Amino acid sequence: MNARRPDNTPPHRYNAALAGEIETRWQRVWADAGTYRVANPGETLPTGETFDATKPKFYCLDMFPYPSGSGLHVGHPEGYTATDIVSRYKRMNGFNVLHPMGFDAFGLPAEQHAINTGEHPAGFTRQTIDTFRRQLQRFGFGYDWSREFATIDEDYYRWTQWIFLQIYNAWFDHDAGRARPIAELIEAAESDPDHAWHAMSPGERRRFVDDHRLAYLGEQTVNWCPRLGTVLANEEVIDGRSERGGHPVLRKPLKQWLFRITAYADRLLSGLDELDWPESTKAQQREWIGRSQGAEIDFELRGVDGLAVDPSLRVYTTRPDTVFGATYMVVAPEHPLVEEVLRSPRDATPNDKLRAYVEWAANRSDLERQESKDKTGVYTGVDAVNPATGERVPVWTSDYVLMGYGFGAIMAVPAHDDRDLEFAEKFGLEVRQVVYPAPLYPMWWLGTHAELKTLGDSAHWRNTVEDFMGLVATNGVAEADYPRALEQVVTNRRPGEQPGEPSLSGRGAVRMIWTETIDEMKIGSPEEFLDRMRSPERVRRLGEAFTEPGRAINSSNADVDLNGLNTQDAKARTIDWLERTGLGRRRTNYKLRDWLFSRQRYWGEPFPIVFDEHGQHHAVGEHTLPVALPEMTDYAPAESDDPQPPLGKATGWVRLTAGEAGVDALPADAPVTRETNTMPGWAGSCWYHLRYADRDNAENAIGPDADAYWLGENGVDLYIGGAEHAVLHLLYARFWHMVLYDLGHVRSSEPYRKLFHQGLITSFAYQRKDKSLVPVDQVIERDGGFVDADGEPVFQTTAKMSKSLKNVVNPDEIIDRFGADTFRLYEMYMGPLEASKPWNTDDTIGLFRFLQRAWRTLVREDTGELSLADTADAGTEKLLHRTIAKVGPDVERLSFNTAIAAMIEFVNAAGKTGLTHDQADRFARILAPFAPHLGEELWSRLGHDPASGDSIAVAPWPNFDDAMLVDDEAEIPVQILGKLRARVTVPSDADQKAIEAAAMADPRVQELLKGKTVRKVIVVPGRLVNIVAN
RNA sequence: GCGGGCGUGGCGGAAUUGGUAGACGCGCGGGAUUUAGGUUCCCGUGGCCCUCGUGCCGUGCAGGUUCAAGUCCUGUCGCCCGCACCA
Repeated sequence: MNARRPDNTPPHRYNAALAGEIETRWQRVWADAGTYRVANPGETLPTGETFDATKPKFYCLDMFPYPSGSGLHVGHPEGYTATDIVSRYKRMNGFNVLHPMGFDAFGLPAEQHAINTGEHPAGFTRQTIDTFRRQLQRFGFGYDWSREFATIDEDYYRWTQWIFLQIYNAWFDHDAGRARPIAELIEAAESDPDHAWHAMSPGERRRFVDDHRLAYLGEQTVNWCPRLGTVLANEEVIDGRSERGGHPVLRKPLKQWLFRITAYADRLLSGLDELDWPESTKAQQREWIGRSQGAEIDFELRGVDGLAVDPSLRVYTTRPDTVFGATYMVVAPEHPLVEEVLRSPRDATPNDKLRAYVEWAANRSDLERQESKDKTGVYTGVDAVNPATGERVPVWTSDYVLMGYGFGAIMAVPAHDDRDLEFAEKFGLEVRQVVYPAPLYPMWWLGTHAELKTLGDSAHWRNTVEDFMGLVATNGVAEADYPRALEQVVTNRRPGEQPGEPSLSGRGAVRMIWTETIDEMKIGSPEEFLDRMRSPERVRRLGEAFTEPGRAINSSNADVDLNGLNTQDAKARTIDWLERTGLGRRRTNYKLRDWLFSRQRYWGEPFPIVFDEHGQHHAVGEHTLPVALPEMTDYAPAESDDPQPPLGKATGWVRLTAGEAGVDALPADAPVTRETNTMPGWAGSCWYHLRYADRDNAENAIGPDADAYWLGENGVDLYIGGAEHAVLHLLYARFWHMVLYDLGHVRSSEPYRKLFHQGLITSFAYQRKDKSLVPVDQVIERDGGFVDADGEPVFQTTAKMSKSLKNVVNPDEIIDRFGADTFRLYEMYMGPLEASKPWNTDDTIGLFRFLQRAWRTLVREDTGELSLADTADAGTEKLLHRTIAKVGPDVERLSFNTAIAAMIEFVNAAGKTGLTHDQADRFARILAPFAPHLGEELWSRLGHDPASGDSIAVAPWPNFDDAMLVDDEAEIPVQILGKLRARVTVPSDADQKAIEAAAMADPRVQELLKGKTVRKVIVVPGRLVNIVAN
């Protein structure tokens, strides 16, 4: 009874079923034929193809995915399609293209799965990788899969460990500005007869060397949760408890591996200038590195007799010019001075309060500090002497000063720093202004000059002040000439004389100052004015702390005089004075900290490090790499007061002999224990761009030939991935790459020459008036608008895709409905690659229709036979040249949406005229990078055999003829006074005169010009004519 | 607060150097085809007007420069992203 309804769809229409058939068929052919394999220098591929050294190279890299259990997201193929299009385009343009893919596979989700199930994380991870690979392959990306690897492969992470050892065995030579092997440090010390090395004990020598290593063991305060047995990130700690489970979290100092990335701060900063990266990303990296210039200053301490502390307190400041305004000091609660004050029992010191504060601050997480920025703090009982004023100032402690930056101590200048002012006001500390706003400075200067008092009535001095200000502001009078300028305006305004119009005033800033400071302040007498101008308190009334550059005031002592200097000069003079007197010196500081590289986890790369019986660390012998992860059954962290990484439980793995570990410095039978921390998730992604170029090299991480060719001097040619990696991954990878460069392992000083971030793909979402979001399945369309389930109106907006909003799009589903080619085209057509844009499944149909139309133009839907025109339509031929001329450059600048729009236009036109074999052949080639399956299908139907090397993937990019881009005639718009009034058609090679004549001859133009005088005619050849007439 | 960026039809967006604003797609309207429709084809589609004219208005808002401004300048409003007590 299942009466099948007849279907009127032609049998050979390009629909989902046909697209699916085409796509799987060509994917198989490409895999079998090795279409996308590329040879390394000197290599011959199984196909017999040899490396062609005459071709230029193009290395096109995606940020490899972390294969999560939930599979591919629509965001993944966005960047991957972009690189795929560029790769295919470059290959067709004669480049050897390296376009690889792999998997970033160590990480917490797999470890959590192992803890929950007892299953080894490797098994779970391999499954997710297989799923990801299968999903990726459905898109027809032209990756060279023979180069695929995952960071968890032993053949890969042995080299990750090897690179760690290179870093461990290197030091940073600040004179040379680069890393060098640690052996050269020892050599240099030994060959220098004056070096302290010669007087050192073996232990001291060891410490000297270890203190220079680029990878070193150091102490860092971490969030330790004893109950969970793990270290937590700041984001995972809320109100001193773990986000999961609500267990107490302590801040605990812990010995961990650190990388001396700070040594590279300047190079990481200056290297950015040479890179073709998004400005925002460069800005983020600069901000993260946080270079600032200023001075360190020593403040002599008072009230520390009997304490084992330095006699002076060193601070860092970017505003040394404000030292005269330093009225108190603040040290971080973790500062050694505080520790020492607490240790020494001293009468008359309210130590209890200090101790309570320090303990409270110690257990306050960074997150809490961020939430509440209310200033807290206590007086330490110690004072210091301001070296500029000689005045005694109190030393406070507060957690708004961070131990990790500068010296963990500041001089507080409340008049010129918002935070210091807030603190000073809360605790009643003195505020002293030492910088005056530059535009107001002449008024302040005036205020200090008593001549004004001799002036008569208020109108008179007002005009005098205004004239003086005008003179200074408009004529740029130098400070040295202020007395003369004052004299000039005073002598022009004798008492009793009628005040006329102010001669030089009334403009710009001067007028503003006048109304704000005199009229609005309602100052009655010259005396009152002078008092106000002299009093820096006036400026504070205008705003808060004055933090901008200005002119120094109140800043002189017997040794140095800053008064009147602008901030820049005042800084320089202060530093000169500090250096002359030995009170301080110029200093550059960075926010960048050394990189904490240890994790108390199982599922990461083990360190190639063992400890001897004395707790000294040793590198394992390189020939013993990889240090493979041991098999375990229990991955759960132990509940304890001290961090015990899961690997600690693998006692058979942890304990071995020096001989087994390849440590030559110890007797072969000496017992050693392995480092049980593992490397963080970033490790594997720091150098994967190198391994793709030489995956199977068993001798090197990357061989010199592969490096010289694929990376060369400039590294990766195009790197596309998400902006969320703007700082960490991209900074860490640059650091590793720079070390490898310094040690001679790669030729490129930077890994990624050109970087691009694809925008986030969002989804439409619906929002109530109160901004709450409604899941899409609860939204009903009504009366041309939208309402939620209760009938409350909601408005369309965009939001990140999320399970709770039920607006997540599954790529597999879209491919099932339309095919991978449509999916690829849709994502590239949504808008600019870098823009964040909302997914709208309804829009995909447009791209599907485009492919359908392209298909129908060349293939008969009823018979499936090729359908070609015998002769080329002239207009279509011309349009084809234009389309080719548009698509190429658009691909180069990653403007895929406009390239696709051009191809749609072409197909819309070509559908009407048909295409010849030759035209179809060229069109298929420009389509292929975007829709490779349909491209290959058309290509094969046009007589090529992709299975035997004649794939469209390696076909040459078609040429276009410049002569075909211009029409014989051009339609030129004619404007009158900038408004479009007519169009005239002229030969496209018409000169200005001819175009003008044609425009003037147009009947409509003549009519509109009747009774008007033509003042000017602007002719932009080929563009427009604009007639100025009135 | 600091840094980066963005405001163009009902929606996504185009306009590479100041030179015809709205390419292209969706949606919508009309028509065709049809053994009913979804994923076919063709035409139309920024707003306004009892004036239908190659008429007026129009790129967040207000000014300015220019023969000419989405584009440049000044101010202002709104939104997004990143960082955030870094002295």
